[in-house]
Amino acid sequence: MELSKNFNPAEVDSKWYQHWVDRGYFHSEPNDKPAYTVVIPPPNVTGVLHMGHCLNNTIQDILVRRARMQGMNPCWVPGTDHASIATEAKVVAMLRERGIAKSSLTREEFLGYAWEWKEKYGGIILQQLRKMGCSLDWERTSFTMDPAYYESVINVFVDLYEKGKIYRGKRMINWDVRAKTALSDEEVIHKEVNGKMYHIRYKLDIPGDEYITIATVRPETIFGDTAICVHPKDDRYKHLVGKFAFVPMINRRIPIIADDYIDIEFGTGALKVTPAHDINDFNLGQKHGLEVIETLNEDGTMNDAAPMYIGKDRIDVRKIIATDLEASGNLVKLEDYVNQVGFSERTDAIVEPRLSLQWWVDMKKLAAPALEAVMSDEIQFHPAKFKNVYRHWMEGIKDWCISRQLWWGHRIPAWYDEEGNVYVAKSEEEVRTKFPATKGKTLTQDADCLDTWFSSWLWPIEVFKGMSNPNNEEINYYYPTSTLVTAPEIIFFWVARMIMAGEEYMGKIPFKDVYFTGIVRDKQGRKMSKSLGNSPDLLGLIDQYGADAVRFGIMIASPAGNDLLFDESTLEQGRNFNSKLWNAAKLLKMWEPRISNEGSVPEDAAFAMDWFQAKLSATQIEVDGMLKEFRLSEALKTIYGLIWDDYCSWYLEWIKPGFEQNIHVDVYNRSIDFYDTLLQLLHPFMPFITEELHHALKTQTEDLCVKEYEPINKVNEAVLHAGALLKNVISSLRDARNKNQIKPKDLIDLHIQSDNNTTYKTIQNILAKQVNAKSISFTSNAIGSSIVIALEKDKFYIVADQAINTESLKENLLKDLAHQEGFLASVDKKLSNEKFVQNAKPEVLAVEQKKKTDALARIQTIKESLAQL
RNA sequence: GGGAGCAUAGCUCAGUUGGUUUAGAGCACCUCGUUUACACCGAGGGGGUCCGCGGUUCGAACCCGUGUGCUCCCA
Repeated sequence: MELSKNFNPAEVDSKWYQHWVDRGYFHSEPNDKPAYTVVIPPPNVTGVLHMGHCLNNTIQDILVRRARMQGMNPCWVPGTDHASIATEAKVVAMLRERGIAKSSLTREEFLGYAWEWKEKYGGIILQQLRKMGCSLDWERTSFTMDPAYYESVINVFVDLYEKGKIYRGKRMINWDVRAKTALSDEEVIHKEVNGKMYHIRYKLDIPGDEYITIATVRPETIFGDTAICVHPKDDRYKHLVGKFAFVPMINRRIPIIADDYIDIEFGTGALKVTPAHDINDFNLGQKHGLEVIETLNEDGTMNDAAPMYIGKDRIDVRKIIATDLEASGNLVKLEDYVNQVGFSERTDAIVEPRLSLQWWVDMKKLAAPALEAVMSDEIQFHPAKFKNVYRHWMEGIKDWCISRQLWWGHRIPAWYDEEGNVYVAKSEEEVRTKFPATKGKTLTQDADCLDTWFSSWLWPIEVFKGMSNPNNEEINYYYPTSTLVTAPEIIFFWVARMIMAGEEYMGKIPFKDVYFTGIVRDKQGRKMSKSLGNSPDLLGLIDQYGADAVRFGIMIASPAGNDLLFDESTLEQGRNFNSKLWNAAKLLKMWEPRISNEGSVPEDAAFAMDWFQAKLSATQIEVDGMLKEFRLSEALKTIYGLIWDDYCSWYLEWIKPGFEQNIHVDVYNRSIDFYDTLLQLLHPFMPFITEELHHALKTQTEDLCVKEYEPINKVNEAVLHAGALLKNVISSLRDARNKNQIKPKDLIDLHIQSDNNTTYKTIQNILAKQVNAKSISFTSNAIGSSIVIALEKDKFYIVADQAINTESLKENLLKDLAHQEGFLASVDKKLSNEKFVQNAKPEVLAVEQKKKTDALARIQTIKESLAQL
């Protein structure tokens, strides 16, 4: 197979992806091999691929491909999440554009549009994952609202309700006024906002013209005030406790109460209490038996509690009310104030605390085994620092609000009769069988849907039908899954809850390892987001650089457990690496017509092969260890160096035949095999180019994608060391040539003075070629008018036509000497320290002594060289 | 306000239980070089008070304390 001048990813990528899929390499069925199961964190069905997905899925693909090549049976399950609130928002927006209001539709009509939208636009992201080379088992594509999945979610609700772990209760919730739904605490994002602190005076219900002043950032909530609260020890207000005051503008009479919850220092020390619109006020109200007055409508406009502002948005009212209060003389002071405001993760609306009847999951009991699983390392977090974060949350866990006022999702299986009694069962029919009392009554189903995460927490189980068809062959084989790869942002939303569901329904953890990826940020460290517009177009990048280069770029920049600062230059590096790989293969193929089987393998080529074999094995062991610890970025860096430096820069140059010379057949074949092994090692990271080159090297019996790794050879340490020495000698001699202005083309005569001529004799051809020497000879005496290089105990003399730059030589030697003497001094200091000699471990002591001997030998060599100048 | 983490070369990071050369890599940078794999390249090079201060130790980038700066999570 002839290799084109350059690598063309566009053609190669799609060709191989199709081939792999056609051959069914990505499809898994239970068999007698060990399973390696990964479930994809299901992207939103509305989603498009962004950098976060790219990182996350590249990591999963690396793990899965490697498992495949290790002879396991990997199963990577794709799918999407119905993402109730995000999807419903998109469908509502789409309908609005078409002039249709959601309120004008029945639930069924709306869901019709939603499914239509899902079929048309949903799952684009899954197509995009193919472009990245992800080896997903497409036959298993799942969706959190597939019929069986849907039913399982409903069954879980019923089951938890019957176990008393789900209840209905009126609580303070986070209200999204735009989506008109409750949000869980985790869906609220707190941001600092510049606002105003309003100091408002309330007239006291005592004789005379006296007032009490409170401070608030939300003046529009005064209409919901049902008390003013002060600290019992606050001398300013002590005398007012038990008296009453009037809410400005509406003149409602409210009590003044005392509670040590109040911070005397904050504001005026007097707090307006609005139980309907603040969680702390609500608790205070409960304690003191205060009335609860709601002032907001569902959409965030004021209700009739605020007669003069009915129908106006609370944010607008906040501005108007200042003027009105000022006019009535009740606004005492206005100051700038920075406070934390909650925003809806989905709609970015300012979240309003609101009292409402919702469904809750009692988390205490569910959390206990899930916490234990992680703390005992039955489930391992990578990096482990997330254990702390997890523990902190799990120990202070609060109940989970799972009802959402949406239509797109799993509808809550609860029915109400006309008296408001609630019946929970999977269908109305079942309700009627289970509860005979409902006979003849009209039942209405709860209008709300379940939180999206109430379905995704079953993901690792239900993608294998572990809920809908318990104990089936697949769930028994694939569960628990092996590794979960996800973003730390959803450790509570998703990871923790999957562990709970796993413990509750399977009696087993859902996965053994959790790898938390970093967050992809831009070069300035900002999180990538649509609003900042700093998110690059991933598909565009793949078109420009090729999928392998993108995978390389994002992985090389992604240290284990850290955020990564995305910079396109790493993609360039990836593209350059593609070229390097391509060109190395071209070089090998160029030798093909000049293969010769005459004679035996030259001694120096034999050395080069032995050395590379040793280097290869040593690196394979190293990479193996790194991957076991999920240090993917380092593993890739190591492979990159092995290919670029050791194979291309050193090995290929060492075995390269001279101009129009032949190459021995054994050397050629061995070099091809080495390269093939390198491609195999790299394949999980860069699947496309490696598969292409694997087939370009020679006729292959199998695809690289499914080629299992051979056992790693034992490392020949002696050869490894000899190779390192050779590299060191070559670099030093080249440096000396450079510094003495000997041009690359100029030939030199090299004299070696060493106790170890045998080693140098084996490699002298390589040495001659690499330092451009026309002769190499061995000597036991110094050579006059030459350039001297001292290396360990050996000396090298370069004889060339050029005038020798004695000064620079001397300078180098003196510099080296100073360094060695400084080093020796530090070693001597240790060795002459009695306490060190007494306390240090014997092997440490031995090392120090060897350091001393070596340093002394080197100093002597340098001094001799200096003397000869 | 509570909690967690980080600070090593211009940048991004390694540095395993304190001793393996008075700290390593990749990228960037500088010099030289177009010799038929590759200028998306080759050869070589320079560059660090391991954030400051104090302590423990024979010995500290690593352990402890403290200060400073940054990041994240929770309220």
